[in-house]
Amino acid sequence: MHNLKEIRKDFENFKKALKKRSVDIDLNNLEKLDKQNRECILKRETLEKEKKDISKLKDKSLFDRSKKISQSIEEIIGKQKKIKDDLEKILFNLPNIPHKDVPIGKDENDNVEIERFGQIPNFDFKAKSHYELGEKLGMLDFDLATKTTGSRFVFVKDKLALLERAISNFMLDTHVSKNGYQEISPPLLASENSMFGTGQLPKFENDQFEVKLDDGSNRKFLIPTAEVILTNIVKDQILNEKDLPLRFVASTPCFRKEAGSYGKDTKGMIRQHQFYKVELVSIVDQSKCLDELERMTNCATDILDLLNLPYRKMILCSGDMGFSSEKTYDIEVWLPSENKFREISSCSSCSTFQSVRMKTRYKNQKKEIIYAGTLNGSGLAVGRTLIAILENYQQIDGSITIPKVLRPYMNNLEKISLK
RNA sequence: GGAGAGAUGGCUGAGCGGUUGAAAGCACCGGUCUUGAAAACCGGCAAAGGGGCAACUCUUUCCUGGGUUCGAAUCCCAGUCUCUCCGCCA
Repeated sequence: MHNLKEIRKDFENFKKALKKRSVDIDLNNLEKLDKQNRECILKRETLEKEKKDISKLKDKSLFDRSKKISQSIEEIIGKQKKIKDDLEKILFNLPNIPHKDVPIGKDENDNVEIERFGQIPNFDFKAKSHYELGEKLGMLDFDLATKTTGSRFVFVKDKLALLERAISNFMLDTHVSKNGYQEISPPLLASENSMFGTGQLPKFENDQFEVKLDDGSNRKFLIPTAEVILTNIVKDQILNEKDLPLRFVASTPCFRKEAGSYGKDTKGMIRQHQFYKVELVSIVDQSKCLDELERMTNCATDILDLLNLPYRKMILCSGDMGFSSEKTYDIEVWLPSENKFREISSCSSCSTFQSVRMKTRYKNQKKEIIYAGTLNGSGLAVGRTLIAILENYQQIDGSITIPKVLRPYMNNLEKISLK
């Protein structure tokens, strides 16, 4: 969310910057409502002052006047409430402004490749897809998931379940011991307010799974990513500068409706309603956001290097970035069956966009209270890492070699083959 | 599911109709003292929002939303959340 105080200073520039994000919102109205809102505040405060003075004097002859003032105040409050609602409706739905490094563009086609890493495997046979491989092994079962649950879910069984667990543990261990993240095992439900804090609400309610609890209690949602719950750890807090940066990692299931992606990636486990993801979150000094983004992205690619999977690093264009992001790197892993790179991690700096929503601040050395910077990134998506390993490590007979770094997590198993 | 208790500043915790934005303690910051540190002593220390070039000033905020009153942290109603005990269950 944008800080109105800052926007006000240079409204024209703000409008220009926001244009980069192909959004179509009447910003002139925002300016107008802000002005009206402040006029209301001014009027109200003048009356409140008078009322307060009367109350202090305890002079009975003035009590009537005080009563009248109360009425006027009420009127103004009513008027202001409407103005404020309209104002917030606009403000809450404005995405973050792209950083100046971000290439201008409309959609994913305008994303820019930065660099490629690793060796693309050269099979002397036709590479199979992960779902062919998994189903043949009898360890990925989509039909069973359809039976028990519905579409876009999967059963992972036997050695692949072990592999999935190994991937998750390996990533967690690496981020904790090597990269300095604190491990968290968080709740998988988030309150409406937390969902607002990271920007999933109000605009993207359709993508979220809401959970019905007892009537009357506040709304709760299954987390679409651990980012929501990890970032909101610092909600409503004034931190000490010396405590920064804070770095959290969690491996959690994520739940997404995938509304609007009908017919997209329907086969296999690329796009599921539920998937495991290891998530990294950093809370930093606002001036250090971009440095931290590089660091975080390196933490993510580090995993791919260790797994020896080929990938490329992309910078997303202004039109393809997430709502809260000022700058995003996508890491795409090579999938032989599709003969292309697919997203396996997304690392974003959200500047102060989320902390304004969450009211996360810290005191700097000048004792000023300023908004913190927040970042999040996948390190990595576990399901998609499983896919990438299946496809890149497949053998001609349909067996899968286990990457060396994962073997200690799998009783030194070297290969998964048909039972 | 049944029975209670509570929600106040970064934290602990007083206040229970009228300069209370809020005692006290801790933490924190500055100073004196000290070779340095600690201790002791002195002083400072909430946030949000509005106005002003600025010094500064005003308003709001004691869980949330209503109500009573000239005036509410304090009284009334509704809700949310937290804690304790019993029962049940992983």
